[in-house]
Amino acid sequence: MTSKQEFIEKLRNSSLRPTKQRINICEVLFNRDKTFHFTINDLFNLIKDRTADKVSLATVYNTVHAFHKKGYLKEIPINSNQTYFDTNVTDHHHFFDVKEEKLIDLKNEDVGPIEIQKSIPGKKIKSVEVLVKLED
Amino acid sequence: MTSKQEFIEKLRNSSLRPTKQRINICEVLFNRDKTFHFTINDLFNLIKDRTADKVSLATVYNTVHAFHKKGYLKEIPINSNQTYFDTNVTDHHHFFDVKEEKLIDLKNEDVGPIEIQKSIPGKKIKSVEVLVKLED
DNA sequence: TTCGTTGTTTATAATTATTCTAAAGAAGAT
DNA sequence: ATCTTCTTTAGAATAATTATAAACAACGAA
Ligand SMILES: [Mn+2]
Ligand SMILES: [Mn+2]
Ligand SMILES: [Zn+2]
Ligand SMILES: [Zn+2]
Repeated sequence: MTSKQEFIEKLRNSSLRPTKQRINICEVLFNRDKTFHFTINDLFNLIKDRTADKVSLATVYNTVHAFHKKGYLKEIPINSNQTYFDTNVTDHHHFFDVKEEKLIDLKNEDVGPIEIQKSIPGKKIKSVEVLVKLED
Repeated sequence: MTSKQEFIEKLRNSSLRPTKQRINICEVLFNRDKTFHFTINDLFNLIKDRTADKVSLATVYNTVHAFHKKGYLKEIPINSNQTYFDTNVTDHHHFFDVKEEKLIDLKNEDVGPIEIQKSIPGKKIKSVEVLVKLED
């Protein structure tokens, strides 16, 4: 449980002004035990439910991108028409439940180390991530 | 090198009528040595260059989806605004050159076997694919 | 071959996610 | 309080994709 005050500090430390919209979004995103996977629309709806204060869709886009740029959110490439975001910003692996369209984090030890045996001249590896698709 | 006649048969066997548009697209997609990674727009432009016959964008979309449904093309989830397709329809791993926005196939032996240690009740694994992002 | 059926192509409109714009509003500094 | 800069917002714009419906082409049966 992170307090409003801590979010304000976090925002200030990131040179992002602590507006009530941003604090609201922080509370939805970061006051959680588990990793949260979401689309912009998911988030927009959660915020609408949460409080009477309405936050515009444009602000949700702006804020998510600001947080992404600061490294507080990760973008996840999934076959879909919508972009997914993830509050777990470390390099990590996923289950993707194809039917439910839901992401589930895998711990590194659930997958084990992966050694890439091939290299491309002039390029280096930035990340290695596994996507495990699940069906019924 | 596959002949026009063979594409016609392939289409017939798939209950797709061998129209000149579809044959044209087959020739662009499948007359290749190596795996081909492309977006709809890439393909549309290649076809424009190739012959005087113009194929409409709608037909390119229709045909790619028809081929995808028949299992002749694979969709690749990459962070981007455009969907990528792949003529290599097996489960396989990729390099993604982030700067060039280009996909490169990895052979299974370039990565090695991956054992997933976690399971979700009622779900089984459909595929396991690795995405290795490359930077300069 | 002609005809009727069904599948296909195409131009165009519609949809959807996302980004842009520009004006009004809020935060921070002085 | 005032000024500056950043932020929010409604609404317009963009871009990828999908839907529509009319013209057209492939096919099989007569
Ligand atoms: Mn995750
Ligand atoms: Mn590939
Ligand atoms: Zn972003
Ligand atoms: Zn498809």
